[in-house]
Amino acid sequence: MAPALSPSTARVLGTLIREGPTSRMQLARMTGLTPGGITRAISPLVDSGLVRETAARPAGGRGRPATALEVQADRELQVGVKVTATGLVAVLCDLRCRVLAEHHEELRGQDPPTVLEQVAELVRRWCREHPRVRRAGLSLSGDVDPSTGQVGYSPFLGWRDLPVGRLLAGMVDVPVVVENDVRALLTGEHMAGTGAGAHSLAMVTIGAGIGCALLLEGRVVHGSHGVLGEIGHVLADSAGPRCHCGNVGCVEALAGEAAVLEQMAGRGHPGLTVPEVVAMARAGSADAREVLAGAGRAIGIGLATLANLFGPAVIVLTGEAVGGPDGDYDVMAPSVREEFARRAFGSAADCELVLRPLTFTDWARGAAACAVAALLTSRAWNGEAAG
Amino acid sequence: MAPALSPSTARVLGTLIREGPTSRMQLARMTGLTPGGITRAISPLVDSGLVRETAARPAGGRGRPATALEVQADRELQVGVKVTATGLVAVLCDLRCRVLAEHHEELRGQDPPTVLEQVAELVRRWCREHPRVRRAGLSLSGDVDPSTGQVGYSPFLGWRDLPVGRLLAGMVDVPVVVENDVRALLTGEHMAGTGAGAHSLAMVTIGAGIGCALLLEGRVVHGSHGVLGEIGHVLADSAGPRCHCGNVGCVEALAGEAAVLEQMAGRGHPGLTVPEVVAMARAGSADAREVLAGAGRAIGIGLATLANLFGPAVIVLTGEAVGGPDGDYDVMAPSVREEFARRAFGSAADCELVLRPLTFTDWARGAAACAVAALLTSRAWNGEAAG
DNA sequence: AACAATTCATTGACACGCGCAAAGAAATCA
DNA sequence: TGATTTCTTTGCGCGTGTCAATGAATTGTT
Repeated sequence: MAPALSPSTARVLGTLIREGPTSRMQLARMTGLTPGGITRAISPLVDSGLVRETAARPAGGRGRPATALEVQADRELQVGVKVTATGLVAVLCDLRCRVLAEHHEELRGQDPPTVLEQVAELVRRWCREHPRVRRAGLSLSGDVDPSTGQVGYSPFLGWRDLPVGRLLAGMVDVPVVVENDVRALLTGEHMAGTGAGAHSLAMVTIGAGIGCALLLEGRVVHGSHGVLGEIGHVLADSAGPRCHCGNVGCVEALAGEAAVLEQMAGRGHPGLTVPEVVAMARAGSADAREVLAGAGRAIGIGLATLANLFGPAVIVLTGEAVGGPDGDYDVMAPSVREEFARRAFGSAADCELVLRPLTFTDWARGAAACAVAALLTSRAWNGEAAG
Repeated sequence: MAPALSPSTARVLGTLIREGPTSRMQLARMTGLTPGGITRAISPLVDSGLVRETAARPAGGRGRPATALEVQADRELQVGVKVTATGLVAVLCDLRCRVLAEHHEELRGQDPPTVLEQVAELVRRWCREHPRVRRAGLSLSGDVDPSTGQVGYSPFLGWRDLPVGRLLAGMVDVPVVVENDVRALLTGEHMAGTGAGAHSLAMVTIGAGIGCALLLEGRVVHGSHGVLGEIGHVLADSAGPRCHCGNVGCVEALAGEAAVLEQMAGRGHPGLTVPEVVAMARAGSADAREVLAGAGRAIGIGLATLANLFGPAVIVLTGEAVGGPDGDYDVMAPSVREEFARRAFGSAADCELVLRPLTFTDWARGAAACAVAALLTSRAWNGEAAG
């Protein structure tokens, strides 16, 4: 494949991707390299046309004005695919992780060959239609080792100990990375989103389960036992209901999808879905509001715990019921924020809390972002040498 | 100072310090370097006498037997000093962080000049008596930035925004590092202790406050806002007592020193100290046992939360009341372990829990370990260039 | 208008760190 | 004694990045 970027080149390119147009001197300051090093580092990128100079900005001060460098993001494209229990979401992204095209489809089956063939067809088709596709990323929930592409266990699909990366790499013509879905979402956020380039960042997703991924000191962290960020089983209420994990009062038992629907059923509203509950709350239903507020408080405790233990600069919370930034769907948000502020200790409360609705596109974009990240960290592509 | 170790040399030396006598081939496997690289990396160390070959072991298999390399740990010594609210604890350590000498003294005052002069005198004296002292480490509780030696805020001493590293470096003849006390303890543990070389490791200290430090993917992590590991304010009991932080049911409000003594007072045993409570429990006092068991359960919840969120390989728990490894002081230990096992989710329960009594020596040794760690990471020594 | 001052950018020389691969060394086994 | 195996060293070379000197483009000054 591409002749593996040198450390400096990767650092500079990563900075350009995250920060947008930047002058050489700024890059030198940001990356800690010398100006000469910058020129050297970008020279292969400029030669290949991946990076170009934009018009020199007039500059206010004295001296020679700086000329900005900009990634020609559309020169190399990525396909990102997120696999859920029932379907695929795929996006075509440029290097700066902007979405150029989007595609949803149902799974034809859940067994690995069927799913992987379906993914491969999609990747191959986009590779044909867009010759600039260079990499692909695949994300799915469960225990994934991105360095080997091995899937340990994926509960939704029922897969176990499967070399997904190697298999898929053999079916398409571009290198492939496989990642856990929440970590992929986090990677996307860190590459191009609210938390772009943040020193530390946490991502929490509320859905059927509660997911969490962490980035510390610029790196996405992986737990020793494959378990990490099990925020769903943090204690939120000692007198709370029993959780499927056997304990009492877990965040998930109070705020998970099942918990919310169960509480609604207990109040005489059986057979709903989460979006319906949210709609009811917006329409003024006291039951729906109370249930979602209770869930929000539990989540707030979980987030505060996360903030107290990690001190991230930003926590991004996503989920169907979470609500948008400006009140459009703000059903849970106030109670989340209130409880978070109450239980965050000291300067952990300075942690920025970003709430946003969950879109399938973002999940898939995260997978594409992992492909870009793998390019920048010269991590192993599946099946290939460690480049 | 010493001409800064190359990355490989530092890696190899670090491995030798942590693992003890090791052959070149083993080192190559452990560090990922080639055998040739190992020979090159250690050659300056062998030349300087810091590393020596030990007698070749007979070796069971065929082929040329491996000759082990060993750090001559007593060739370079470190002074480690821990400052508490009322006193200093200092140790003299060798490169493998073995304690050669120990010293306690009272503080003559709490103002920075007095304390730093007292620390400097101690360091200077040991430098005179032992010409091989090469580095010094200082640890104190509070918000410390080890990269600059700046102390943001130290509640026990009442210091605020003080360039402790630079000041102390100007008073002694060896380079100095300053660290937060719990992170220093963790560093010591990772350098030479139960968690030596662990991929991920957490340290929790129970005392007047509850402290916590984390090591992930081989690196001690620092929070964005200086706050990290505030495990003391994790929710342990929704119906619990009010904590000084304003919340209800924090671990610290149930298991902190003040909380334990208060509960004992409430049961008609006022004016005790923690060691006295432990002694009472060992002597069979039901009150003491129940109070300590309750504290243990709260701590167990805190540790389980930590394990769920981080998935560390090992958690080390220390404190006066915690108890030793084999029941000598096992008062809290059973309830800690029981509650931990209950609330640790999935494979987070595989996390090894090490309980051990707290010794002042270990604190100071941690400070010395930070000095060794700084040597290995070629981090900036205070006041000096980033070497 | 010419020149200084300032800031940005490039270039060549240099060093060093490390992988690669071949050779050398020290043991066991036949 | 020689073949085999395993550990260790050495010579070679490339890639990478710093350093310092030079060049380029602008603003400010006399």
